[in-house]
Amino acid sequence: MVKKYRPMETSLIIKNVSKHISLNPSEIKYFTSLLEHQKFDRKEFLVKKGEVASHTNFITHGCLRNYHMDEEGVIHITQFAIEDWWISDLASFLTQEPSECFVDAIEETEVLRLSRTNYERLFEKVPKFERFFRIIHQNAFIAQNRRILDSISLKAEARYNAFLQRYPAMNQRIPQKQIASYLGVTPEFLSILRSKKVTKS
Amino acid sequence: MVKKYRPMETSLIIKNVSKHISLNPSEIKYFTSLLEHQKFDRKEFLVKKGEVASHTNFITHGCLRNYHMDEEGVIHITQFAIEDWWISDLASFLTQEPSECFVDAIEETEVLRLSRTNYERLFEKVPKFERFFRIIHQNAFIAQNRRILDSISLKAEARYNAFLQRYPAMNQRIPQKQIASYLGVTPEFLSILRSKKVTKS
DNA sequence: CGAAAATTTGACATGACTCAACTGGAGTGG
DNA sequence: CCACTCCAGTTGAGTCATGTCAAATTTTCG
Repeated sequence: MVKKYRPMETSLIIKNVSKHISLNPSEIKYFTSLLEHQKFDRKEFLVKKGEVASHTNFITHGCLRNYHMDEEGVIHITQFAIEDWWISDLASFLTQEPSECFVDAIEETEVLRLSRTNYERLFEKVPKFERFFRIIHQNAFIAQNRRILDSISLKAEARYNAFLQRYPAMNQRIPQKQIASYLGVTPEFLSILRSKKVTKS
Repeated sequence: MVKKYRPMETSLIIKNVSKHISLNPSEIKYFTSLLEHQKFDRKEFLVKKGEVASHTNFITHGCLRNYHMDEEGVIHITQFAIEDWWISDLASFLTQEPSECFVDAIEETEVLRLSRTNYERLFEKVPKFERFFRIIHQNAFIAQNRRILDSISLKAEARYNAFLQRYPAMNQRIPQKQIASYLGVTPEFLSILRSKKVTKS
């Protein structure tokens, strides 16, 4: 299932980390030594319900989603992520308790994975990474906050517009059915909203 | 506006902190020396939109809410908090950027406040508090996650039931109008849901 | 190319909102 | 303590938003 391919390409992740903290060459070397490069086919799982999320994942290429499945087997997508994003089941990764959800690949995707063990080693050796992940988690928290506000204050059409504005890149690559699931509406209804939009403009 | 009353009662907050980390007497003494005891009347503000959230607040008595106001002046409540909870505008408190929202008192409320400056001092002197606040913020993140899932997967009635089950204490003290705002439905509609419930049981 | 899945469309059903009227309790000033 | 106001809560009629189901069409992937 899990493949390791060509040499690790780390420039994107270093750029990502450098947005928030400064690293010297030896720190960069140590950090990248802790990463594992892996490739996932469409529909392959990174996290499954009932298992502990062992890694946090930085996407170098592709697209992943995080979703829950209800009693009737319906999928509810709580997060999408593309290149230059970190994704995991944060709740499980941080608490090391079994996950309530699934993370799988929407496209063929390559990630750099950092295991929970290496995550802790990293903090010990290069404490400024604590700051880095604090900021990453803070930003995730703030994004969630905004989404909750949207969900209680906006109608479906406005939520869709907000999604398009925030994540223009995703609209191109994610099937509408899945965007509908993320927004909490049926695919049929999202289709109607879209057709309204076309005739308007 | 802001009142300081009788001697500080710290047993509740010490119990709260001790759920996650162990403190010795001198650490307790230092921690409590950083806190400010304050009392707020109903409708008094702890945080206002446009101002930076200077403190994080531990509630020893009473009830607060966090809300946004949209262009039409409608209030959307994103959080309630009662005794033994921490509340602030976390986004503003952590980033020290102006707040997008308001925090005010639903009842007469007493809090122990920790300023951003003292928050940092505390980490320097007693580093295990980093762990404490990491866990507190983690829990807030996980709670938000659940709420997002509810909002995309459940109808209003089920969201209301989930709210009652999770926060039974709040149902007693928070006006229904405000619970409706929190759930993202109109007060009229919540009233209908409640009456359905009564006839059922 | 062919099967499977995504998207669209339409008819109909249900969920949820709006507005207005009414009720009752909580706070206020005399 | 009373009279008054104000606001939360309830109720009902009408409307709009969104869901369900089924069928037709298009796209995607193997």
